Amino acid sequence: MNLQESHSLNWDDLKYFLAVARSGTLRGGADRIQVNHTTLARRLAVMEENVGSRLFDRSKAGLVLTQLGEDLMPYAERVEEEMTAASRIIVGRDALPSGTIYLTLPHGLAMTSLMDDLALFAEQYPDISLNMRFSNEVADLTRREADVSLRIADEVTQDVVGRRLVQLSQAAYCTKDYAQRIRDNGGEGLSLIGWHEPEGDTTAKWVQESCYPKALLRHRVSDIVPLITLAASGLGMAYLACCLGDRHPGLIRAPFQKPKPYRSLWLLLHKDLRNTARVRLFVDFLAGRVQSRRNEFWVAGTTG
Amino acid sequence: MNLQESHSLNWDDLKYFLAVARSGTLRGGADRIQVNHTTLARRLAVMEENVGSRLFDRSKAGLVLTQLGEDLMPYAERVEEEMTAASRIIVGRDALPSGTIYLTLPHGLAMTSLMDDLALFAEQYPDISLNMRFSNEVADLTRREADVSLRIADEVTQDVVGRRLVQLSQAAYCTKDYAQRIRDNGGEGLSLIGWHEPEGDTTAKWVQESCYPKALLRHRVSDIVPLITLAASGLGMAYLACCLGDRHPGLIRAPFQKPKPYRSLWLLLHKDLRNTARVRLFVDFLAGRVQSRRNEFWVAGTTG
DNA sequence: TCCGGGTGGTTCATTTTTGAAACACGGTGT
DNA sequence: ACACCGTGTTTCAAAAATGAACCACCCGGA
Repeated sequence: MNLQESHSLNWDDLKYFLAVARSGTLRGGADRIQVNHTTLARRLAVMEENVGSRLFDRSKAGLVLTQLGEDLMPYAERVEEEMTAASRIIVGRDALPSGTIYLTLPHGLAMTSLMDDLALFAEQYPDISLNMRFSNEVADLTRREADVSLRIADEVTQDVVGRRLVQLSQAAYCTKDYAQRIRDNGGEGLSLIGWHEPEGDTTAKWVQESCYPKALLRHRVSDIVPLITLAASGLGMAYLACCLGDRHPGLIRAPFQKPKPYRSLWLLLHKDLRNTARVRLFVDFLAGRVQSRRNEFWVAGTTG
Repeated sequence: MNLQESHSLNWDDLKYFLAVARSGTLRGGADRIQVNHTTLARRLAVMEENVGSRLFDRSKAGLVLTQLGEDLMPYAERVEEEMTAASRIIVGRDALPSGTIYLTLPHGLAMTSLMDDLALFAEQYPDISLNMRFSNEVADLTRREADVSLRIADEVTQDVVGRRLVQLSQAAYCTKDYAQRIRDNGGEGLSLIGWHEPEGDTTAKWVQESCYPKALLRHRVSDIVPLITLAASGLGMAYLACCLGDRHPGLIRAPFQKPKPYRSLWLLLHKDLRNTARVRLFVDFLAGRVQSRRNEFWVAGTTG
């Protein structure tokens, strides 16, 4: 099979050919496939040029298929049948809904109740698979690295459809034992586990603005998981989103504080996929679940 | 069958889909179908957008078909098969060569030896039909009123491929009897049959410049056929292209003259069809025949 | 005869598509 | 470590395609 032979034609021009063949006029054909009649005339002319022969005789009665036009008609019709069948595959796959949703989310969310939501979704919609990737790197939706991305951020700047599900609260968490050492003295003698601050700094702006301005920034980690586990080991206090800290069985909120506003939970998807049934279903499902439990994310008493 | 369903996709995008599926990379696919790789990437992206789902997973190993991509593959392949088969019809029809050539030519040429040429062509190429329309109106090749047009003109201005076959000579013709009256006196007492000159004018610029400046422009016709038949009836002298006058059994060249340069015989075709085998064959055939008999059109003794 | 509707065609501004050049990245070989 | 190659992506200018407005023509009905 020589690709060049079949590729000399624009396959899409068959739509125009069929439309004219069935209607007998340029305007009728244009209405049929909802393009401008000029476009139809031009596309047909280009097709006739590529074929090197006329496909229609122009007469007062309209456009009548030439012998070649008639010879090509069954091929065009069969192409149309294949495309229609293919479209059924596409629509059917979309409408059930079924298929795979590629989801990316940061590590921290793996320890939130959102996981329960994902499991429930998968249970309710067994024809939809969730392909989940946990990564703190921002997934590039425009590169189609994922269909849906959950992110914790102040705001989003990427060319995506963003939906802020809820704003989060954060608080300092420690073990029950560590909490016995805490007095209402601004954090005197306490240790904080930090997050990327320059090594050597014993405080930071956010520490000064916290309920424990005297606490020392004595440790640093680069991931949420060790931040939680080290705090649960008694190393010090860790500032965590409440939806994380409140769920950990070995941590309590440190005394003498009020929760503070933190970033928001965003659900992002590429605009190309927003009309896909399964994606839409997933988005609505998750948003509803988060909304019904919003006080788990933005807790009572949170003040600026 | 709902046309909208099959029409939501650009059928031509299947070429791009198939190319990537078979090569596994964007650049490989682009080389395969000879488009720029950026074009391929974009067309694929558009197709994925229209489908509403990814057709390829992007990995280090390249682009791998998703399940949907695999599901669509056989449909795409069958469309390709149909298009290949259709192309064989087109190429085969072109290459034989066969089909119809739509030819338009002025009335006067119906009485030239060119008719013998057309008959010979049709005899030698029985698979090619000649659809001939005689008309003095200029056929609009850009409107595809004809594939090929023969014209007698000084030059052509239409956006067509023009090929001048030969320049013509013209001379005054009359009956043998009428010739008995002719003296070498500049046409004194002779009648000329004219062609569209204003009624009432007894002479014209071309008469003054002819070999019979004293002849009177006494009659007018609006077509070549009556011009010839009236001259052959003895009404007077008629200026005709030599390829016409010399062939008429009832006419001779009037005495005391030299043939003069006349217009040229042009063969015109729309540039879109110049590579069509049968048109090319016809053009070359006719040009060759005319060339081999060129002294029938530009006769000996023709002077400016 | 005139008018309205439907036809195909022309022109022009706008939008879309394409190709080329440049870039970034990862893998391989020296 | 560096250079090279093949990959996909970005940017921009040029080319192509599209749609809208308008026109000319033909036909049928009043």
